[in-house]
Amino acid sequence: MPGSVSAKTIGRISLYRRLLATLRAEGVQSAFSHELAAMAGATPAQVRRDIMAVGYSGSPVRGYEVDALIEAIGRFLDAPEPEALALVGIGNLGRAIMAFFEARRPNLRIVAAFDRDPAKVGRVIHGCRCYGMESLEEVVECEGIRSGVITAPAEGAQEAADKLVAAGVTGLVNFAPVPLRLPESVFVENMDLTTSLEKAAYFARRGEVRKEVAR
Amino acid sequence: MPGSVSAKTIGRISLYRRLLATLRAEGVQSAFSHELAAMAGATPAQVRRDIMAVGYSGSPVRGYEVDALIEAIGRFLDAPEPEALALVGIGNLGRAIMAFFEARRPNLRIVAAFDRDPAKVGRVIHGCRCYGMESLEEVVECEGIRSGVITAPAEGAQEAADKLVAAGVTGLVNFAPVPLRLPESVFVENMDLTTSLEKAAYFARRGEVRKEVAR
DNA sequence: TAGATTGTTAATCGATTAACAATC
DNA sequence: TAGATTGTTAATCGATTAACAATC
Repeated sequence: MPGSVSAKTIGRISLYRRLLATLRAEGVQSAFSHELAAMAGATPAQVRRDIMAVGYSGSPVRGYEVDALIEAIGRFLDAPEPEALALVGIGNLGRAIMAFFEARRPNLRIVAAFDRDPAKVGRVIHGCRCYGMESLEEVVECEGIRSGVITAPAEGAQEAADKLVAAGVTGLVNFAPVPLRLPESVFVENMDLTTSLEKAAYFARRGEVRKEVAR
Repeated sequence: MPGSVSAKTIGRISLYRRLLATLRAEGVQSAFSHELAAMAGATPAQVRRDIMAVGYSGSPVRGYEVDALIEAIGRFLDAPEPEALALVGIGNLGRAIMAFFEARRPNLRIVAAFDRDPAKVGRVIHGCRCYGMESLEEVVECEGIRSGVITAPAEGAQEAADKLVAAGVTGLVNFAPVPLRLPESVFVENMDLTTSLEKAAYFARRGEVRKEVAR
């Protein structure tokens, strides 16, 4: 909302960067909007508009230079220095997410995990140190953490979010199956497993209904 | 697209049902649109429209009857009989999702998991039987599976999706960090961890910028 | 009845799509 | 130049919001 770029746009830009990285790995030096669009499941005009938003210009003949565009997206999307993230709720899902990010993005690292269970405190899981909830504010401030991931169960999610926000976090990814009530200045991306599966099942069923009707 | 109800609407309806279930557990018998709206992070008008979509009518005095609305949502959202789902990619994330759904929705069950690794075949993880990829088509058809979850790594995701679709699956939840190329008749819900964290980090950073500017 | 909420229509908003001159 | 793609503006589309008569 502040700088006029929507969350959807940011999502697509994040995707373009990864697609461009695979192109670069294949030795491709330039790409056209329709090529990126086909890979990203977007339209060429959308790609052009998104790339304009990151402040990069392509050429009518060569299209977009892969190397330079990746760099431009980095300048647009990344913080100047590597960014530290927190995770709250060291269950199965929390551990899976820590593992997923362990060796992935060098400029986006989950550095601290928190849990109510004292048995988990003090361990290092997937390169990430585990703390009790009472240390949250101190660790978040000390590490300069501004974003967090909530993998706590439904009952603990609101409390986890409140503590993170109180400590200064302004961006959250919420995997708990409950919506969070937070100030509008805090960005929340909801990743609701139950909803996503119910959606898929609903539309899968309708797909079949459609076929039957079409007969 | 077919029956005019958007995926967003389905997502909200799925959420209302869970909120209503907690209300029922607390002994609440009726709810107004503004109450549901406050809980779901939606507007009252949105709630009214969504509930109309499920074919239920409230009363101007009592609002919506919790029990009856839950039932109406079930008729709208659920298949007539319990629905079987498949999961492809038995890694950390796949196991976490199987655990999450093990005892949750009785009418939405992950009944079969698939993996390329022969070491995983034949086991039962979180109540879910594991098969090799070569058995996918047979098991999906035999179990009447119409929806699937992809937790395979990026390299294997497209192949997993293709095999599921070839076997008759028409609804997917994709956790792999690549977009899938599939026929338009197949519904895909993308749950991209990397994108979601990059979004949160981006807007968290912008939030701080805003504060600094406001000073 | 009076009052609050409902279903439903009209106005608004934002994003996507289509179109086109400018560019190499 | 001719041709394809770019940046950018206008038209379209869909969803959200506002408004309001109907209802209990």
